[in-house]
Amino acid sequence: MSTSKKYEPSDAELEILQVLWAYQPATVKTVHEEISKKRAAENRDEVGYTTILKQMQRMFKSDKKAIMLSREIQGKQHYYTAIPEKEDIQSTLTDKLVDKAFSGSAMQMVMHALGQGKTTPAELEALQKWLDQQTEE
Amino acid sequence: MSTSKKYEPSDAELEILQVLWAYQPATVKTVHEEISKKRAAENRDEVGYTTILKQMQRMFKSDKKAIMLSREIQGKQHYYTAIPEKEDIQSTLTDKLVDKAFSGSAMQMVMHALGQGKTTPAELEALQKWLDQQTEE
DNA sequence: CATTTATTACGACGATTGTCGTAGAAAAAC
DNA sequence: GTTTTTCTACGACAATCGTCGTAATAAATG
Repeated sequence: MSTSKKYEPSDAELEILQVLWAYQPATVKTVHEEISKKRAAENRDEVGYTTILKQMQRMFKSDKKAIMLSREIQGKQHYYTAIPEKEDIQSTLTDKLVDKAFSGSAMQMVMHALGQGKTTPAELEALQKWLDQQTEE
Repeated sequence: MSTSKKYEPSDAELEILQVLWAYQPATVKTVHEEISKKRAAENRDEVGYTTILKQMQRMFKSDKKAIMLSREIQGKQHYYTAIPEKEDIQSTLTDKLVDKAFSGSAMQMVMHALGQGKTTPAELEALQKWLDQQTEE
């Protein structure tokens, strides 16, 4: 089972990873632009270029925690790549939530997630399909 | 829909709320004991009495954030009660995770949670029941 | 080569978190 | 009514987080 160290990205870090997973080797500029767009769309505060830069530098050369980014220099530019896989982070975070807020019961959490009423019929169907498959075995 | 302010308890705060939800009006002593037990069981570090005390005081008389506890004095003892409902916090946290880590798709998150393989047949059945109910309407 | 422009490096700061230690006060036991 | 025991109050501290401003440096332009 996965030799993975424990990556527990903070909100801002996750925001960066998110962009990276989509645009993989990417420069700070790209990441900054994408995050700016996203924030504008969500009516959140702008964020400075150096803020993202600094954060990415910390993620690259972490003073203490697990290193989350690798980079490759090309001329003056640095191209960053996320080290942890998206799926791993998703699992880690999900597990943590289940653990801390639902006393370890994934089902309870699932109910909550679904119960928010934001699930579309298509999604319900997908879930049904998954369930069928599960019980078949 | 809920006039609720945004409670986003940190890990330690959530740990305290958890105990409170189970033992409701409870003293620091009780909370400390329960958390100690839990931590011991999980092989995590011990935590001092005053650590819990301080944290609870901060949650009661928050310098800045939303107040999470109310209390009632009885002699020298203080009995604390959690203000936010367990379900509300669970929803808030779940929503946040879906949003930040799964681009808003609750289904994807559900798949991850279930995919961890830790779901029992009984739970699957419960889910099926829920699903049936959902599609019936 | 001198100047402008793009991009990275670094240091700093206020807020929050998790953690205690020590001081004080109230209640209980002598 | 002292002394001891139990609790609460308060201040402190190191680490992490989110955020920038300013400085340095490399590349491109003229």
